[in-house]
Amino acid sequence: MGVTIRQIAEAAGVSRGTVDRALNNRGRIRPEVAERIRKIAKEMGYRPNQLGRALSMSKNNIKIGVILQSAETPFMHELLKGVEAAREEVDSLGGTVLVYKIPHISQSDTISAMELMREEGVSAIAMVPIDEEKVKERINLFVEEYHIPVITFNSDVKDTKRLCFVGQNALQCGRAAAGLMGELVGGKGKVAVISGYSTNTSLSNRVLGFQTEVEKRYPRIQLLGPEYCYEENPRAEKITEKLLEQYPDLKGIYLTSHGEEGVCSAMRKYGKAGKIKMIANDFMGKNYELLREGSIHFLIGQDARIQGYEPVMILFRLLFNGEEPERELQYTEIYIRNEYTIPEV
Amino acid sequence: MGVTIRQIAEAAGVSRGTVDRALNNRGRIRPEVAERIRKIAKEMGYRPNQLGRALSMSKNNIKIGVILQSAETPFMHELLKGVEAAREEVDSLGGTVLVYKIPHISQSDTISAMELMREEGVSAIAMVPIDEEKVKERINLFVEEYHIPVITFNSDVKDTKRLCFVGQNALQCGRAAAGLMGELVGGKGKVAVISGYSTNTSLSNRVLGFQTEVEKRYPRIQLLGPEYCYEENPRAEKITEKLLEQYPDLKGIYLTSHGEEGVCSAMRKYGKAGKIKMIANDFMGKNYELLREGSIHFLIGQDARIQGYEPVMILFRLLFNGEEPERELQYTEIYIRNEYTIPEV
DNA sequence: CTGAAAGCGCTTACAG
DNA sequence: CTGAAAGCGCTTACAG
Repeated sequence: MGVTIRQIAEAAGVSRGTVDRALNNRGRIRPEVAERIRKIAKEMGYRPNQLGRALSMSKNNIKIGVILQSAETPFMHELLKGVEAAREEVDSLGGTVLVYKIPHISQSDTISAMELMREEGVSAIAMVPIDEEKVKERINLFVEEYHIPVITFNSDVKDTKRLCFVGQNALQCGRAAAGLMGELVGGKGKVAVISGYSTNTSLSNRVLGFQTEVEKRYPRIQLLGPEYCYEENPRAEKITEKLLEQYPDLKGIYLTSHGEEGVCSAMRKYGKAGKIKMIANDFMGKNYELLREGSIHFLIGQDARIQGYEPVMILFRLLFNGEEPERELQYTEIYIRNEYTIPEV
Repeated sequence: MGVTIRQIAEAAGVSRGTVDRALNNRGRIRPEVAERIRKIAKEMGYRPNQLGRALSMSKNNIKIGVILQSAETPFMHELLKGVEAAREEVDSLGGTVLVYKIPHISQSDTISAMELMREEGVSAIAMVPIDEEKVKERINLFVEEYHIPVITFNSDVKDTKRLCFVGQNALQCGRAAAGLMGELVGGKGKVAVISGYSTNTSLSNRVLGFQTEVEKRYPRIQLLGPEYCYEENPRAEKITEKLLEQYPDLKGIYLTSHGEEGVCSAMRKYGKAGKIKMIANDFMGKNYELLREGSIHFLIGQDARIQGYEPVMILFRLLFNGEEPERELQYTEIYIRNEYTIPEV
């Protein structure tokens, strides 16, 4: 139990309101008095009680908006749990979180979601953006004209006024895969890259990070691809079959995105499952299962929950305490898992 | 802004105190009334506001004690940051956290720390225990006689009445290392194990997990050791030199504990650094540096902060909300890191 | 068994 | 510029 505003008021011989004005620089107070009160507060080691503060400010009702893209995917589903956790916390501190889920990826839906949020009176927005000019402009409009701070998460848009980004460093993720693959195949042989979409920046960056690092560190590895499977298993299967036909001595496969079942069933068909070293991404779908049975050797992944939780809490801390985020790019942990580090539950 | 107790009181035509008694099963209320109020609350979607609750209960001042062993080590230093984070959070919710740091490992100091905590009136204790009969007895005494719940963290003591354990599954940690080593050396060749102390359960379990898994999964790997370096670099260096002399074809080294500098300088002396595959534990000391320069291939580690943070928060949730911990053994994430996944800062 | 009132620590109109 | 008072949502003696 610390020092309270009342104790300071008594010590200074003023009212509690006056102490409040002094300590929170609200003006309407004689500077000398303010100074004296601040000094006393400091001497007494005053630290404001967040509970009292939050409770009394809960009338103001801080409102935070969250906009998700591709809300139907397993990853976003997991991420949403993080958003929900943050929502409960914000809720219990007297705030509100509004979530808008866009099922697929749509520029117009994104913009109308932003407008909806504004009409609802949110004081800040955390969103998965789209890399389109109109969306970028709208973000800048919100930040500069409406003074509604915007945080991007999961994927980022460059050259906007967004406050910060929370998500994976995709380039580094590809590099980590390169380091693993290098060791797995003993630094030489043919290694194929299979990706999801050529248009997705995160995925292209994983590919790029992988390729450049392999070339740099393991010059005796021969890179094949990237081929694109559009995260569809049948396509991934066909691509893999073709690779296995064409390169019977294939040593490794790096899959940047989903399609793991297709790849593995092709490898199984050719008796190569477990023999060809395979690295895949994310802890969704059949990935853990395939890791357990030995078809996948390593999984690289991100903490989806944190990606949902942090952006909301960063905004809340900003609005509630005026705490600015520590850095502009908040890269989340890159997890490496083998079959022995699969979490329970 | 959710439904408040006042709104329920109005809807039910009773006082707020009565609603409180109904919703929190405090007795002194006619069962039918209680039932009716609970029903109304449910219909209205009532969720208690933690702020109001916490503020009004902050008179009671929940007090949690934390006892650390070997508080001078880098790991404990990091863990302490997690404790401090929890302390701030508990503090801002009206509670208090008392920390007692035991510099080395001492049975008598542990027991007197526990007694001190009790005199200070803590309502629960989170502690790094020692696996000694007297300490175990004292834990049981606290739980059963004094009704002070005890959580162990970082290391556990079996067969006590402690509420739960938060820390690493050391056996699994050794297995994860085995899986990595198997891939690194291509499933065959001589691999040495160097450990810290034969008397430390965590370390012995890492060794055991490593050995049994290697034997099972990679029968063509020939295991050497374990040798014990007492976490001292000179000893680790001598052990490694001897190994390199005796087994010029050594393929890998698994170091369960500190001594990394000694091992690496011996390897360097023999021109083997980076050639012999090395796996080490924990993200302390020179480990990241050696990972970057390529002498260490993988690091396996635990999140020290979480190990400090969680036990305190589990106790707080228990005392404040009556939330029981979800499970008895709360194993923390086993992190695998290569040079590409070293966190910034 | 139930209600009215005070209080937790802070903020915020409203007077003066 | 300053103070007195009400209020945030909950809990808790104290009466009855």
